[in-house]
Amino acid sequence: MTANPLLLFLARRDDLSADEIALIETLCVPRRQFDSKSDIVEEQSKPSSSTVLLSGFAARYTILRDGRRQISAIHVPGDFVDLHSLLLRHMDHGVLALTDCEVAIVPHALLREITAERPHLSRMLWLSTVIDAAIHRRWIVTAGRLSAEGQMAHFICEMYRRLGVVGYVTDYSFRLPISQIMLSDALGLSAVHLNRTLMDLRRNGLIEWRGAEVTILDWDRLAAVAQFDDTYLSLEKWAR
Amino acid sequence: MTANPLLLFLARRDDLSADEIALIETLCVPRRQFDSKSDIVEEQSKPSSSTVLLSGFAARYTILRDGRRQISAIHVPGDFVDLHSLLLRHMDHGVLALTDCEVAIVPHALLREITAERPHLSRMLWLSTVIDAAIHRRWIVTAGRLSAEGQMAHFICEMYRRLGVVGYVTDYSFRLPISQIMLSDALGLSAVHLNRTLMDLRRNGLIEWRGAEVTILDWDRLAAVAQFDDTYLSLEKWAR
DNA sequence: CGGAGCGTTGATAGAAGTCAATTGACGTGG
DNA sequence: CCACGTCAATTGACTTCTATCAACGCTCCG
Repeated sequence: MTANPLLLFLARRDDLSADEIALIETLCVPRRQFDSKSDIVEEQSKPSSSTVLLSGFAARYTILRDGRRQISAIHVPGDFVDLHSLLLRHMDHGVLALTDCEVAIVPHALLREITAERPHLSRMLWLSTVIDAAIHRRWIVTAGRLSAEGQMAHFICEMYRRLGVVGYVTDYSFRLPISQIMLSDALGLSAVHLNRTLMDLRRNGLIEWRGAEVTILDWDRLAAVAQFDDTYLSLEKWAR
Repeated sequence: MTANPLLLFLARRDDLSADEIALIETLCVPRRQFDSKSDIVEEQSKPSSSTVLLSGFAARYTILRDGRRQISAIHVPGDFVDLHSLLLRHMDHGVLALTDCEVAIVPHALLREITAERPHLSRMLWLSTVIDAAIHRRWIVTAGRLSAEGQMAHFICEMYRRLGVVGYVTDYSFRLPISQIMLSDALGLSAVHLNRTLMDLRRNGLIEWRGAEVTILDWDRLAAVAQFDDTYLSLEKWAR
């Protein structure tokens, strides 16, 4: 069995005790599969458990009354996708499987116990929601102030870093099985314009993207277009 | 002295014990004033305390390398503005006073003690960061999929609700001392376009906005333009 | 074989940005 | 007391970016 990606996500940010590691492994035992395009969590539901994404890609989305859709987060293996439902209960958005996914189901009762008995581990879980929020802020910045090209470049840089943490990157290549329609909903662009933007990035020799396989050909220029700075991902390890 | 707005913010979401109330009051004793337009927290700094906004308005902002600015959050009294720095340390954005502000300074050491000894209060603090994140997500949705008019309307609806929680709303009126330049940086629009959008909302009889005084003239139509739904603010009270 | 879904391209419309200038309120210094 | 500078709000003219509508090719799969 490969390493638990949630462990990789957390251990990248702080050391975990043997106890904590064992407990997280236990949390991740009850598992469930979701098919591509199925709902992992439904909008308006009140889940009594949270889900850890172990393999595959997922997205949080909101459907507006006029039918438009906006994706507010893309999740990769190791993400504690809807941990916040422990505290919010009422889901203000849905979670969609972008590919076939394997997730762990962690009952809220169990998470509550952790908050009562394991301060450090609780902070690490809190951390994961706080990193989510930092990513959200970054998306607000890129959506508000970057061109479509900048936004697209930023998204690729972010995925490169986040997937790197959980071991899904080789050199400058990684799988990103997300359709252009989903991407356009994530970046708040039309599908047509997103496609043209992507073509530009390719024509300019910044990336290659064939099927689901992305290769960053020129990191420096891509990061420059994106004005990318990974501080917000909080990738350093220290006692949290 | 008026009620502590942080207490109002939290007590709206769950009952607090007398102990917890007393502790929060204690946290809010060390105070500091900031002048309008001064930095409450600097970008790239590593604070060893977090700040609660007790009066005034503040904004989290990012300056891009090309000089553009994007505001990723507006804070009102009762907001635990940079609580996340407890876990992230490295600030990926700055916090700016939009008006004269009074804040409480809460040392991280003290917050850590709370996470070790007071599970329920810890969850309430965690909650405040998680509501922040929900607001971020909503901003992503409005920025991505609403027109300038929809975005502006949504922002006003949100402020109405959030200010209502801490007692800053009378009927459909409230003070919103935020310049159009700041507003445009928050919504990711140009100042000129924001002004025109605002004029439209006024012309259509949805709002009145004179000086810093905002009045919602037609909540139903405003909320319809904004496609507003306050679920994301998690305003119900239950045992968290 | 024939959809269905996705990616791609062209043409056109519409939304928002940029540049420039004006107004009014306010504070300060001569 | 008035001239002047500053800052926020406002408006006009023009440009640029992005959305929309439409069509077509490709691949996969029943």
